[in-house]
This record gives sequence, C-alpha cells and structure tokens, in this order.
Amino acid sequence: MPELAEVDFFRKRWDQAALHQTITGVHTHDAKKILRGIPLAEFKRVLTGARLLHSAAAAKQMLFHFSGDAWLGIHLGMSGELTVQPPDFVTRKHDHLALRTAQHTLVFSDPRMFGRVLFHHGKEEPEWWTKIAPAITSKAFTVEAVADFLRRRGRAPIKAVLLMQERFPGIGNWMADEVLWRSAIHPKRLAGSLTPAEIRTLHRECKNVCRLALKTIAGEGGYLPPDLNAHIPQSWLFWHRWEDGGKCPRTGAKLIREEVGGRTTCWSPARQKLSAKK
DNA sequence: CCAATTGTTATTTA
DNA sequence: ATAAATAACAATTG
Repeated sequence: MPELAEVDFFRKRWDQAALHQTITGVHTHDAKKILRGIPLAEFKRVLTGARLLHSAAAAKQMLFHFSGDAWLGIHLGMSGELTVQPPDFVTRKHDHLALRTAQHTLVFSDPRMFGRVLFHHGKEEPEWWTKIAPAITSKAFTVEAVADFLRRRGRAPIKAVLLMQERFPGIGNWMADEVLWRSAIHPKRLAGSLTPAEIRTLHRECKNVCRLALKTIAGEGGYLPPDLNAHIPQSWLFWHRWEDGGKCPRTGAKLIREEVGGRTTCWSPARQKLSAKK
C-alpha cells in the first residue's frame, strides 16, 4: 500500500507516540526475512535503553534515529504498516517488530513480507538513507532533470518511468496514475515521445501530487488525520481507480484498467490520448 | 486451482 | 554494453 505520503503518515504515528521516549524492550517475531542479515543480538542490545531522538521519511523509506548512534530504517514494502498499541500488547502473526516504551508498543506488521528493516550502528547517517534521490518537492527536482531522464528512458512507457525511484522517489502505482491523469498524458506513451510542454506539465503535476498527498494524507502543516486517506477528496482519481465501472471524476467517462509497464494502470481515455497533444 | 495485490531486485531478453 | 521486460520474492483473498 504505502507510497510517499502514506509512509510519512506511518512514520509520524510512531514519532508522535515515542519521540524522546526510551525503548524498554525489542521483540521480533518470525522476522528472518524482514530483518535479513541484521545481527539480532546487537540489534536488540543497541536499541534497548535507547531514546528516540528524531525521525524522518524520504521516498518510501523511514529513518528513526536513536541515542547510542542507533539508526533504524523501515521500508513497508507492499503491505506493511506501523501502529501504536498499548504497552502490554501481545503481538500477532504478522507483527514482525515491536518496540516497547513506558506508554506504548510500536508495531511493524507486514503480512506479505516484502517490507524490510534496516539497521546501522555508527556516528554518521547510514548510506542507505543518504543515497536516496532528492525529493520531488525539493528545488533539486527540476524540469531539466526530468527531461534528461525521460530522454534516457525514451523507449519505456511513461508509466514505468514514473515508478523509477532514482528519479521519482516515493512515487508508486497510484501516485503515478494520479500524476498522468492530472497531466492528461496516456500511460502507454513512450517517455521519449513527450513534447517539452508535456514534460513541463508532468514535472508540475509530480510536484502537485506529492505536495497535496503529503498535506492530506500525512497532515503536513496541520493535524495528522486519524486514518490513512481520511481527507483525500473525491475529486482525485485515487477513489475511482479500483472500482469496477469507475468513472473519471473530471469527465465522467468510464475509466480503463489495464497492465502497463508490468503494473495495473488506470486512466481516463477521455483525458489521456495516445497521440501527443498539439 | 487461477488471478489479483499501492514494491523492489535479480535475471533474462532485446 | 545498455536498457527494457520479466520473474521472483510471500501471503492472502476473491
């Protein structure tokens, strides 16, 4: 499920519950796949007694920085989520990691197990964090950088290109469809076929979708919503892309759902044409 | 049993 | 050699 803003939503959930608090216990359950390679004894020893100093999210990656030079990373994969539970919470089948504090249990659960826990013990920020591409909402995400990237990936459908994290960090399947729908660009168009005007539109809508998603889902600049998606407007493609017989919220036309670039893709044929807009 | 799933990566193909 | 397509990863649900 989780893309850019949803990842930040989950990160804030843990952050609100545990910032400046001390971890009193670390539990793992059936976690070999998700913790892969992390020495479990050191992981538990370093985190137990550590205080949460700061957290951040970038792309689909979360970073929790603890005292004692401990850095915990979480990637939610396809089906992961973070919850905050009571201190005596008994973990269930798919709860792979649980951190206890005096007042809460922080739980990472992931039924499908595509998620990952990362861990780093050291003074410096871990390289798996620093190597993440500059955010789409940052100044570094320029129209020139997008144009250059599209040129190099010119033979791939634009939908597939938008999912490439090295240039579009945090964009996942639904955000890619949302961007293309707002941009009125057909998902099967080859990246190299976009006109300069279309590339400018695409760049702008990437920024818009990221900004709006962070605001409505992750509560940027305000309250964190009680649930994921609680404040997403009906005017977004988001609510209509999975329902059979779904209608385009702008044109009312029937939406199309088909595999493009290896992923189920939804678009509005009334807005998004195969030939470039002139 | 078959197909589906909002992600990433290794392998294969072009 | 590079980029695109595909398979694989795992579990669950319809």
